[in-house]
Amino acid sequence: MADQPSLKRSRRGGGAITLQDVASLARVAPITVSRALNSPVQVSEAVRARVQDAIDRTGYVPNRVAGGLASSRSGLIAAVVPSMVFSVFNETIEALNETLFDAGYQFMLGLTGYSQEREARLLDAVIGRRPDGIFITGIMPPGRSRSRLMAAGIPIVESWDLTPTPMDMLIGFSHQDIGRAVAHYLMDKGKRRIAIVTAGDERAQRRNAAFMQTIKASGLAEVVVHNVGDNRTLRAGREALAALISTHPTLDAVFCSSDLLALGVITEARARNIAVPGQLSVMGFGDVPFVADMVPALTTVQVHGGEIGTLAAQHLIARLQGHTVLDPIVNVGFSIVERESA
Amino acid sequence: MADQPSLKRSRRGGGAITLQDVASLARVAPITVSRALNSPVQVSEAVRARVQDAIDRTGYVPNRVAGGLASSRSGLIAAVVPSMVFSVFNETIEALNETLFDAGYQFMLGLTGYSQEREARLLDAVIGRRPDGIFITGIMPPGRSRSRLMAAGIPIVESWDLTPTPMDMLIGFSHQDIGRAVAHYLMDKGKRRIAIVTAGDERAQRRNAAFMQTIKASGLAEVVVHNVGDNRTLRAGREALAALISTHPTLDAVFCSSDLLALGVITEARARNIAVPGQLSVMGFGDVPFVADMVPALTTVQVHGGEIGTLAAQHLIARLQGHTVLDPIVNVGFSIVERESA
DNA sequence: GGCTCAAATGATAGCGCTATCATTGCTCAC
DNA sequence: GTGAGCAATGATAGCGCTATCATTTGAGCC
Repeated sequence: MADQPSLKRSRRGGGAITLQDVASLARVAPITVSRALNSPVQVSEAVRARVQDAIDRTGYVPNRVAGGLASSRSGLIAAVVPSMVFSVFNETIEALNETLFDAGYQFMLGLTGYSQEREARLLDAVIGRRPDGIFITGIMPPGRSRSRLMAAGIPIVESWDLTPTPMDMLIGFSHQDIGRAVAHYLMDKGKRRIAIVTAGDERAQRRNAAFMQTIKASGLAEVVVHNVGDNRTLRAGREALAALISTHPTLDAVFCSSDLLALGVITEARARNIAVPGQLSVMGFGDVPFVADMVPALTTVQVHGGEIGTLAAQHLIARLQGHTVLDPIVNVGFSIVERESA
Repeated sequence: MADQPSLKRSRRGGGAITLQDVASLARVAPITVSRALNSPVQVSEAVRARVQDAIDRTGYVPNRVAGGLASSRSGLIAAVVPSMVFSVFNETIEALNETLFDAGYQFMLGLTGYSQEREARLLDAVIGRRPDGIFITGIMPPGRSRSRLMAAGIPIVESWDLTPTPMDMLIGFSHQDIGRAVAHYLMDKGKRRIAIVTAGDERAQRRNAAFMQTIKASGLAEVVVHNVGDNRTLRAGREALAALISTHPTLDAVFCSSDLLALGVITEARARNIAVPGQLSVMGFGDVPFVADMVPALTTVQVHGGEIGTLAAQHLIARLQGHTVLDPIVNVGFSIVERESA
């Protein structure tokens, strides 16, 4: 059906249909096809129809790589995330993707696996693609990566944290505030012998530090910390409680750095017939979708991941459309969702 | 520090450092810089050092968009996935990403949100980027999308399913076999009044059909089906059991289309003091990491998601390196992991 | 010394698109 | 009726890189 003009093809290229093919079939100049596609208002009804017809007959799909090179707009947005498996970031990524896709952008995913070295390599790979925007989970610490990123002159959104000096834009919340708020919440409930079960990442450490400081300032016993490192699993949560109980049998509350760890703690508590929240209060972090419906329902810190994604996308799009972003730093806050476990 | 040669820049381009800049600083031809970067063995030690020095001084990052256009190798692999939030696909994606990244490929993510219309638009966007390979969760049904994909001539891996007629390569397992195997497993345990709690997707329906047929063939009572549609949440699982129990109080087993639904069923059972597995056996699907450590530990169908990702990446890479892939269709199988819930 | 041959480097010409600057017709006011 | 002004289309020249072919250099050999 597609009776393509049999132009001779050069040695290179895959022999795919190009804009040039469509143009000759529609008997217009290539640039007119380009316009019919990218700014249809500039093209007359009649020509537009002829071009569309040629496109349909050839099955032409514009080559965005070539377009990107010519216009220096790649239409790609890069997202740099530590992990995807049971990650609290997934909602953010989905929201980000949704908003960006509807605006015509495509999504490039980079997984760092919580590793510094990998992150550095990843960033160079990302910059090399000349994305129109970059989304980063967390804040880029000073260093070579940060410098290169800023030198690249690409709009960037950092997220999930707060700092007065972001590279560019920032949508996040304060981990310190969370630590303090949870501490007060637990103390107000009358808890006195409190432990932390935490992963090793830096943001969690900042929540913990604020938490411990607040507890200490109130004259309570020192907070016991159990660090599971990179082992962010339910099993690690169970083992953590087992270890804590053996050394501190009178514990009455545990603050976990993730909902999954909290679930582990609750599971172990149940296995040992420790009543939650009767004997032991457990708090999580993240409010991933399903913890609301477990028994006992998890009391946790909700962090508005979807909102971060949507806002990040909107900021990026605004910037790409040449608007000035008036509020480059947004604090989306958090809330403590009181359910049953604490 | 970076004393760049002040070449005059044309009106276009971002004024970023180009390979040309590096070349003049290193006093070699541009093509030599390209070689120093892409096939260092072809360049003498001395020149390579001079080029490297120029790169360091300028902070040059190669423009992969331009490179991609010139070489018709974009270095991008697209992955098309329905969802990320608590998705059983995440392990596959991570494994895929890991293997590909190490081979120098970057990862482009497309989320379809289980929607046909979105998927079609997404695929055009994907093809337009001329990725070197495409990974698809599931099998592409015949239709416009499938035709365009095949016409694009890009290596493709379909996955998570089996068919004798994939577009190109396929790494998956048989949903029918799973349905049958689970039916036998449950019947062998002496279960007689069995229900299904399922999401609406087509693959789940195929597991269910085989499951029901097997049960029926054994002369047992008809299987009761509760369909939660797109509502793949723990809450939906709870509500499903509640609904099922009210109409079929003597149920003794439930097969769920996902681990999360199974968790919901177990949760509701506990809330109603129904013993699992004493009174009610519950089976999931997916074996997402944490269900092994819950109480009761979930008996479920394990599907080797990581293996699918790794194999898919290897097949793609082999193909891209010009090797012939000898086994374009791989059945990675599945296993029923017997734990406590059934 | 003259020759072969491989290794190292360079010149040239695109990849498929779009930015930019023409050009071509028109309409319309006066 | 003529020049201003605008809408529609086209010609040209790259975007920054690499494929391809060409040239230079020098080692090795008889």
